[in-house]
Amino acid sequence: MLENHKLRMTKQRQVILEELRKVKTHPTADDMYQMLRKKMPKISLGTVYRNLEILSEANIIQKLDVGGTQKRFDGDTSIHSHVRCVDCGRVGDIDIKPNYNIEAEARKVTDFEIYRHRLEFTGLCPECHEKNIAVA
Amino acid sequence: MLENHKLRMTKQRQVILEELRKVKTHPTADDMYQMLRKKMPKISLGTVYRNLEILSEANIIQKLDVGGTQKRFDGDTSIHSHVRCVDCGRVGDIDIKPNYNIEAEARKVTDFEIYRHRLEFTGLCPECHEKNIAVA
DNA sequence: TTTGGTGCAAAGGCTTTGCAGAAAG
DNA sequence: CTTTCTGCAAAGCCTTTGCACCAAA
Repeated sequence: MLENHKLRMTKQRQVILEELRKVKTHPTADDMYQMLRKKMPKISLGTVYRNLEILSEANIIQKLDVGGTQKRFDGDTSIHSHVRCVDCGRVGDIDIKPNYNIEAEARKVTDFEIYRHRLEFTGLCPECHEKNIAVA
Repeated sequence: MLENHKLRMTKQRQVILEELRKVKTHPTADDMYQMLRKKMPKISLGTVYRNLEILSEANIIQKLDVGGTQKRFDGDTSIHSHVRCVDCGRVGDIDIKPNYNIEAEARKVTDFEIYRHRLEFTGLCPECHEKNIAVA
C-alpha cells in the first residue's frame, strides 16, 4: 500500500528530512520530535513516526536497529557501521565498508540464502570514557 | 542488585534452561512461554521474562538483538553470528568467529573506545526460499 | 527460618492507528 | 476536487514490576 502512494512534500516531511540530515547523532523518533517541536510546535509524534517510516521505506533515510529498545534514524543512506555507547546509548558512525567475502564465508555454513550483512560495534563514547576515568 | 543475589535453582528456572538448550531455534520470550506451558501449565510469562533476563545477565544464556521487535534467546553462549529471515523472522546460526582485526580498523576511524563487535546477516530461510520459488 | 522466586495482574515504554479536518497537487 | 497528510488520542505490543504467597537452601 505504501508503495502505491504518491508522496507529497508537506511542510512536516520537509522539516523532518532537513533536520535529520543536519544532525550527525542518530536520533530516535522521540529525539526527533523534541528537536522538531522547537521549530514547528504543533507537529505531532505520530507524524514524526509516520514520516520516518515512510522515508526509510523509500530509502531516503535509514532506520537503524543498533540494540537498545528504540529504533534510530540516519540521514546518511550510505552503507556504514555504527558504535553504540554501552553507558549512554549514544550512537556514532564507523566508516567501514561492507566486506562481501564475509557473506561468502557465511554461505558455506548455512542453508539460508544470504542477502546482506551488518557490522555493529559497542564501546564507550568519549564523554563516558572521560567520566569513567574521573571516577577511577 | 541482581549481582548480589544468590541464584536458586527453582523448578521453573531449570525447565526454562533445559528447554532453551534443547532447541536450536532462537525463541522469543513468548515462544518460550508457549513451549514451557505444555510441560508446566502454571508457569507465568513474567517468570519466563525474569529468568531469561537473570540467566543472560549471568552469562548462562545469551540475549540476542537481531532486529525485529522482540528479543531472542540462545542457549549457546559461544560467540557466533546469526541470520534472520526477512520473510518469517526465523533466526539461524552462522558459525563465524569474531575477527578482532575489524576492531582495530574501527579504532582508526572513531573516537569511541571499542569494546566488541557483532556481525548479523539477513536473508531467506530455506522454507521461505522454497515458497518464493513456487510463486515465481 | 531466611531470602529469593512465583503467579497474577497492572503498569510502562515505544510505536502504530482510527478518525475528522487540513492541505498538497 | 481528490487524495494524501496531519494532529490528537486511543489502542497495541512487548516487557517490566508490585504484591502476597510459596519454596529453596
